[in-house]
Order: sequence, then C-alpha cells, then structure tokens
Amino acid sequence: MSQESPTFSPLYRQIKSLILQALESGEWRPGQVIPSEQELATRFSVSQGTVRKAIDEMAAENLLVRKQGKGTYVASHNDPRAMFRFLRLVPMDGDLSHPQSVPLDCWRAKAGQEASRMLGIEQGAPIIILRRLLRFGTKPVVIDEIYLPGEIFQGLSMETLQGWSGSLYSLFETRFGLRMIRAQERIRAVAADRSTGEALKVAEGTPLLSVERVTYTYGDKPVEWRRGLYSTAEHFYLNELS
Amino acid sequence: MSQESPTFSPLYRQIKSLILQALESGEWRPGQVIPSEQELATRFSVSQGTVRKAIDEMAAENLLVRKQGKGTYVASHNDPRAMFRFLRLVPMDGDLSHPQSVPLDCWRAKAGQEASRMLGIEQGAPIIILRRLLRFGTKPVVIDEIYLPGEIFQGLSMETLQGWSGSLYSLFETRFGLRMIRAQERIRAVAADRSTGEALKVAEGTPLLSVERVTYTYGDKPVEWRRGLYSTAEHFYLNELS
DNA sequence: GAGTGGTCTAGACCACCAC
DNA sequence: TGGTGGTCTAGACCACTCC
Repeated sequence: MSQESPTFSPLYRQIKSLILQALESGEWRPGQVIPSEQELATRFSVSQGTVRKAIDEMAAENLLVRKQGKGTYVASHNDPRAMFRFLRLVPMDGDLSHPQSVPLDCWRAKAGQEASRMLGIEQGAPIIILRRLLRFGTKPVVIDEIYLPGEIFQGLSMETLQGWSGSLYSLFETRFGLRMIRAQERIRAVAADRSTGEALKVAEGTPLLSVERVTYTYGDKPVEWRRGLYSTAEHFYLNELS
Repeated sequence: MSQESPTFSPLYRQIKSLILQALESGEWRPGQVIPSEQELATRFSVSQGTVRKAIDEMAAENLLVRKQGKGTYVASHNDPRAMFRFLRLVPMDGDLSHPQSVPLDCWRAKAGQEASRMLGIEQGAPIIILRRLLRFGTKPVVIDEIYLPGEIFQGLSMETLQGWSGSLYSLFETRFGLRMIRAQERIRAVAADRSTGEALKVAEGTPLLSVERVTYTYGDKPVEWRRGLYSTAEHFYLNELS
C-alpha cells in the first residue's frame, strides 16, 4: 500500500502554492492584508496549523509579512523598510540615510545576444535601456545600466522616472504591477573608463565593483538585467554569510 | 493583569538557548547526532512540538542539520557539502570542483589597532598571521591574509597547515574545537600591488576584489579577521538576494 | 519492526492591536 | 471587547533509515 510517490508534496506546500497563485493573480495587492489564517483554513478546508506553516515559509521568503495583532500583509517595495532591500552598499562612516536615484537616459532598443539570454526573451525583441545614478547625499556612488523587457514596461519613459521619488522597484510595482521577488548578483572588479569616471567623479582606471544583477518575479521569471558600477572609495558592499 | 514584559521570551526560545548551551559546552560534537526530539522533550519537560520549533530555528541558522529517519546532527565544516560554505567565488565556466588551499606563511605577532578592534582583543595581545593562496585547479585566484587570536590558536604552525587537505574551518574545528557560525564580508575594489600581482599572476594595477571578513563563533564572538584579494578574471563573487 | 524526523489536526491560551 | 497572529500541548499517522 506504500505510495511510492516521487512527487510527494505535503499539504502545506500545496496550500502554499495556492496562496502563491492568489498573489500572482493579483487577488491581494502589495501592501494589503490577506485573509486571516482561520479564513484561509476554511477556504482551503485544512486546519489553521497547516495554513500557518505555509505562511511561515512565505514570510521567510519575504513574500508575506506577518504583523501580530493586525494580520498578514503582501510584501511591497513601497514599504520604507524594504525600499532598497536589494542594495547592499553601505557608507563606511555608518550613515544610514537612503540613497537617491537620478535617471540619466532612457531609450528603446532590440535585445542583443546577452540581453536576450539574461531576460529569457527572443533576440531582437524590444527592450528598454535605462541609465541612472545613485547618490548618497551629494556623492555619486553607483552608475547603473538597466535592461528591461519592452513588452512588460510599455510606456516607461524619462518623464515617468523623473516624477518618482522612491526606489525603482517601488515604481515598477506601482506602475507596472511587477513584483521583484529575488535577485542574483555576480560581482567582479573592473577599471573605470573615462565616462564612468566622470560620472562617479573618480579618475579613469580607478578600480570599481561591477555588479551584474538578474532580478526575478513570480515563477522565477527574469524581468530585469542590470549592471552597476560601484565606487568603493567611501562605501562597501556588505554581505552576511551564514 | 497584563505582564508588561519587555523581556518576554517564548518557551521554545528558552529551549533553544539550552540546546545552544549544550552545543557550546561540547556535550555534542560537530558531525554527531544529538538526542531525539522526544528525548529532549522529556529532558526539558516540554512537548515534542516545542523542542521541534527550537530545532527548526537552529536548522535554519545552519547550527543543526536534520536528517529524516536518522536524527538531528551538529553542523560541521568537515561535512563535504559545507566545506567551503562561506566562499562565494564561482568559476565563470561553471566548473564545480573545490578549490585548494596552499599555505604561504604563518607567523606570530602582536595585535595592532585594527586587529584588536576586529577581534575584540587587547592591543598588543598575541595574534597569529597566516597567508595562503586559494587555487581552482592550477589557477591562483585568491590570496588571503588571516588574523587569529593567539590565545585560541595555540600551536598553529606551517606544519599543521601543510598536513591538512580540507578547508581552513574544518581544520579549526577539528584541531581547535572552534566552530565558525556566521561571518560578515565587506567588499571593495582595489588595484593589485606588485607582490599580489605576482602571486595571482596578474599585472600590477589590475582591479581586484578586496573581501574583508570577520567570522564569529558562538555568542557572536569574533575569532577570525581576514582580508582576501580575489582575481575576477575568470571567477566572480556570487550573491543571492531575497 | 523499531526509531527517527515530518505532517496534520484540534483545542486552549497568550500577546498585540484597533476600536 | 473582539479579532489577529503567536505559543504550547497531545495525539495520530506518514516517510525514511537501519537492522
């Protein structure tokens, strides 16, 4: 009678994927409360404990945020505490103020070989390329070149960017309904070329961090590819290992 | 009647700290099984579920490793799957082979200002300084300078290092009973000086990653400070963000 | 078959929040 | 005061490992 099930999946994982579906479908939007554990338990015909375990995992993955006494919320990049969730750069003097994003350029193009591979789209498909500067106080510290699938980001323009004071991902979430879930960064050291040096106010040839990031939305779908050049004269990239 | 308890700590956290104590005291050694959940529940006079929750957290923190049907084990850097747990450097060609550690120098010194601050010891306290090369295949990729508190690492010498084929942390664990729990890395970009360039076989001035790491054992006690210079010509530092 | 961790349930009570 | 998540318990059963 043993099931011999190589695809065995516990109930709470099935519930988890049902909740995930509801999130993907937009049934509950970022920043909003989702139904209480008891309600979800009734809806899915399982015990509260099973829903609880599903939500536990999703909270650990930063998809949901629990607030005791209030409810469980859909994680949002609009939340001040999560605005620069993926930015690991920290000032050496310990200043905790948020950086400011300054858009430089924004134009349309067709995906080349690299962009198509990174974004999982066809070569020649429309993309949007975006350049921006990140400033801590008055100091320019990062220059980013960002590649986005044109199909998803229709209508993105310099005007859109200039009228936004928060983080890019909060803009993407609010304007394009796109939620960034996780990212992967590949870091190398490179020398500043002349134009980059000018933008970051460092000498040509200065060593910089090259940070290539691919960002994923639901279903592990890549929706952003960017390359950042970080000046580490007064900042460093902080990483916790465990 | 409300408790107004700013120091409220749920039972499972108290159990967790009791298990932590047992780990620290060496009651169970790395790689060994700890008692079953049921046994621990009896020992601490709580339900199995409470022990379970305590162990869940410790497993999430990589302190314990659960193995269904077998038991729960104390995490160990001797475990092949965890040998280079803290090394984020990955070859660009996707080669998965483990790096090899080649000791270069090992000498005794007194802690200067920086080492004493990083290691939380007195200035002038004895330290051991260690230099080593990390090779992927035949390629030299990382050169590390490692500062260790002399008090803990008594007897560490070139002979010790040369007679060891695994990772440094597995040596530390086995020979000095010191378990590395977590670490914090600060990454910057720097230019190779002449001697570093020679060691890594790159031209002087080549941009390198400077990775400063402080490593902690139980009780958040710092026990290692190191600075690594990474050649990123054929490798990159990989970081997962979520 | 015996022992381990893994899942699921049901119920009681606590801590926190809003009204 | 009522609703939410958070803790704790007890018991049943499942999946995995080893003998």
